[in-house]
Amino acid sequence: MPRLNPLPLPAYEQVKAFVKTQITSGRWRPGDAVPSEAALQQQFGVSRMTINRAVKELAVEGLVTRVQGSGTVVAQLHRISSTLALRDIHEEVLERGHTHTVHVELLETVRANVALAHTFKLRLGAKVFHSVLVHSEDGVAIQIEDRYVNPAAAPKYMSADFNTTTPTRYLLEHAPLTEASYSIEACLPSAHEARCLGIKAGDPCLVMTRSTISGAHVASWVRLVYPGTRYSFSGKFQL
Amino acid sequence: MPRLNPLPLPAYEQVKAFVKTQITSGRWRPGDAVPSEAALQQQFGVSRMTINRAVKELAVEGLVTRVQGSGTVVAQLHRISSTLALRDIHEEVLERGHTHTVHVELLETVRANVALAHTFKLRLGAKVFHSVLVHSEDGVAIQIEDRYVNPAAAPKYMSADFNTTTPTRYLLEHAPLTEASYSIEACLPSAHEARCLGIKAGDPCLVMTRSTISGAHVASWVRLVYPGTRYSFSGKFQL
DNA sequence: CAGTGGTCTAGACCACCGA
DNA sequence: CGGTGGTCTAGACCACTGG
Repeated sequence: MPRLNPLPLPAYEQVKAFVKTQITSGRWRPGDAVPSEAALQQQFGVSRMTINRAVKELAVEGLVTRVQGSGTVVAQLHRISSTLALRDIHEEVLERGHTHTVHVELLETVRANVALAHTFKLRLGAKVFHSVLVHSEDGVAIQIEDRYVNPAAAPKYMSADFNTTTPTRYLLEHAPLTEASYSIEACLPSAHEARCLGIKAGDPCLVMTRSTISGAHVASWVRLVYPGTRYSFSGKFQL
Repeated sequence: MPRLNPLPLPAYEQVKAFVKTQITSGRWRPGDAVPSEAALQQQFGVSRMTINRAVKELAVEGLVTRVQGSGTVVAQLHRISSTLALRDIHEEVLERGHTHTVHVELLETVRANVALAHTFKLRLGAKVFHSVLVHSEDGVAIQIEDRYVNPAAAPKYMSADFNTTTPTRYLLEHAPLTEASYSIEACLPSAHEARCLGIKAGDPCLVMTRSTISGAHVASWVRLVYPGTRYSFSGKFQL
């Protein structure tokens, strides 16, 4: 077979690049049909598996929509999206080239009230671990981490040393994570939170609450409070 | 060849499910080696391409890390992540089963000041379109959309009817979107913003600023203000 | 060097869609 | 029915990693 690919770019990447260019340049508009795999196979002189891989990946990326038996079309709305990752704040700060310090405000075992019992699916009065930490970047407080942990998911949570490992890291390593849900809101800090973060009572805060599931257990529920004036979530969408 | 797959599940999905189970159950821990493709090929009695597809997809999903020449290992941190999509608020509200209404506050053509010229990479004093809309869900204001648009990307923006189509939708349809970056913060509303949203001056707001690129142009810059008490971004991570 | 994953082929059978 | 994509095979060559 003639190998038309002495280039550094794999054949399937060349096919992807071609299709992408047609779309981003506007030559193929949303709703337009993309050539069939057979047609692209002819055009590029590669096997169908290779074409299939290229177009399949574009479908995963959301650029095209494929329907078996019908064909491939350019996706209707370029519903561009980005990933919001569950990250360890320690790594995050280090990546910015800054220093990360922690102050452990509180570490206790409590009995589940109605709300806790409900979120963890435990009985009223069951033991639940509770930790409150303040994270600082270059000495400036940037996050309050108010966390409850299910003892069933991380029995030794209370004996962890949070000066050397963060709760996030500890849990990621000790409770295989399977699912999480989050919500981001804007709130005013409580008097205590304002004091911890060193901000005024009227300064708005970004609050992320997150609940993580590990196998059969609700492993942890956490409320992260960020000073709105010093922190933002940011990211990038890309085709 | 013996076909061991009369099940409805494709072979590669079965392989993925097997590996996933080992990881989520904790039998294979982060850092552990995943069996080589050759080993899995033996175990499942399928071709290497099929094994390769399964493991490759797991790598894309972030469950495992692959290094050519070295092997595959269970990913260090289960860096679970979710997608934050650029969505049309009209669709979003309708999906919740509510009604969406818009009030056009302002629609004008302005001359670029220093800041605008910089974000759009235009010369000082160049024409830029400006629109301010208030979006309501069941009659309650939930978003102020303060948007600037590059005429080069959407020349007819000013003649669009924003009572029948939203700026987001209009731009998605008229300016093939290639890239976007965003940032989410917590802020206090200006007096005018508070009045538009019907909230008090001290009520915190979620503010998303987003800039979108379409081909060679910076197409649009938008500031979305949400009342923090009535709106939150939420989502779900899943393995 | 042997073992790994990265890529590719030239077939094949199937389920599905639209005419 | 013919054309589409979904899946799969049994090979193959390569680049890279580690000892």
